[in-house]
Amino acid sequence: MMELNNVRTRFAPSPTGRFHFGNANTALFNWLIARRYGGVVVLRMEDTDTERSTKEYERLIIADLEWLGIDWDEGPLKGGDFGPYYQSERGGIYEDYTKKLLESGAAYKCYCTKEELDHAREEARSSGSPDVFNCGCRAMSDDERIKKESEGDAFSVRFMTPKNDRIVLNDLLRGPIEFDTNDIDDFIIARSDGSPTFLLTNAVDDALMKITHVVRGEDHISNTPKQMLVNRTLGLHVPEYLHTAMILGQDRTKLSKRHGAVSVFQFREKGYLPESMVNYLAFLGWNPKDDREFFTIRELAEAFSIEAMSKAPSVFDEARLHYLNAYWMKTIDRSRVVKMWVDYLVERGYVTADEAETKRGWIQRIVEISAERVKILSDIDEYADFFFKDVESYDEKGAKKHFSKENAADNIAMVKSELASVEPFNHDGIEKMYVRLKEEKGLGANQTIHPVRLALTGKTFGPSLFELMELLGRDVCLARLDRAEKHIRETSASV
RNA sequence: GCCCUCAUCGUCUAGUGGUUAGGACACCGCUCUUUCAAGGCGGCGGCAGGGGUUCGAGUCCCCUUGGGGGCGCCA
Repeated sequence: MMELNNVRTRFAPSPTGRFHFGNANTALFNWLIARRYGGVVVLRMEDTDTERSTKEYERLIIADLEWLGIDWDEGPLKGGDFGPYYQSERGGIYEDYTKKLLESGAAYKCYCTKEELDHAREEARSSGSPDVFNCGCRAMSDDERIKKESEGDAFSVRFMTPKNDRIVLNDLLRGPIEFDTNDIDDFIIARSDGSPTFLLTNAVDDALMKITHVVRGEDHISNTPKQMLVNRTLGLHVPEYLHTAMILGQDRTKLSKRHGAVSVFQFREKGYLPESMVNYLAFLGWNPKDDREFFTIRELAEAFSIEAMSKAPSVFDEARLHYLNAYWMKTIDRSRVVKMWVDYLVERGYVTADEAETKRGWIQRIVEISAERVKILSDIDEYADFFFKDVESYDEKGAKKHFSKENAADNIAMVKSELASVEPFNHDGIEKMYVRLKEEKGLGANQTIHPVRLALTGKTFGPSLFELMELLGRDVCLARLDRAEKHIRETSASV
């Protein structure tokens, strides 16, 4: 077992969109490493892109983290000794370091415009130039520089990447990864409006916030040598790095919006439990090396180890998430499930908020008999809608099978009249009635159960018919049977 | 084009030189059952290819192929 001491990890989302699966995956691994090895988690908002960052996204990202149960020890809402934890409030720090780099000659001003750069880049690539693109500003003479300066031309600041050097990233998961600095361009650390970029802020803050382990997606591997270079020339601490495997869509490309639902929120909306999400997310890039497949976040924190992480990217598979959700829906407190049902029913207009309150006991009983089938909240539409609204249509195949028999209408009429007088009108009473029907008239499920289920629910599947009748109540059952009987007589007459 | 990275069933994965290559999801049967679901039982299906190393390679090395990521005044 790898031994880590005084671990400080961080997650550093930029509030430019909703928290998606990839973010949640790396956030979880940061959390897991800190929790497993007795460390601290820092949350840092990387809101340097003023164009796209919003306070609203910040709020939503925090809400998603809280929902998932991923907490943090330092950062927004928590404070800490290494703040501020919003990069937008750390401008002075970045300015100082940029200045330092500029003064020491480790960075230089680039006067190229965006258009010039785009053009040059295009040319370089189409001509198949093997060298990384660098503009002429790196080699600009002092005279020229002074001239540009006096003209007041806008400039960005580029890091002067050393030539002919090698830089080795000792990835905690992947081992040494070697880079030739000739393959690294002179990246921009400050934009022409003076604002710092990720390559600088992220690296500097990790050092300043005393982050010991930077755990982030594989897509950052090529950024890491740049940031190591920045910190090294600045005399700042260089943390350990661990690059996690990416999550891919079904088409095996980086998970993005075009793959459909990718934000944590969207899955929450669909009715997935945070337990399932965390459980699933943890298994994308880690596994316990035994047959256990269900873990709470606490259990994960205990079982987790870096050695058991995998390097290969994995494809997101909702079927698996769905399966886990079925398990957690059965496993969590039933009262929580009832609460979720109530919220869902009200939200979808099945019941009003008042009804939900007064009929809570009744809803709870419906949950009890439907829980096995409702693997995800939205299954309510499929399995339990008939409790809350009238039957609008009958399943086509079911109707063909159960409503087209010769005595179908008569059988339904008979059950209807029996039901009118059965006492007590509950599961046991109805079951006794059915047993009697079978004994006295020899009528089985095909005559008296399946057609009745179809009449009452419109479906050929669902919970126990007797319990379902009890919960529907006598009046509703009689009315629906009556309607079905008429329906059958009408349709058979027209044939 | 250049750099980096990864590679066991369709998917998530176990495997650390000797296994009938194991599990889970999905799918398909059977079973249970008033239906469906759940459960139980079973089935389908995999080491990308080629060279080495070795008595012996899914496991080690090399090459090829394939996948992924990066090459922004996004993060």
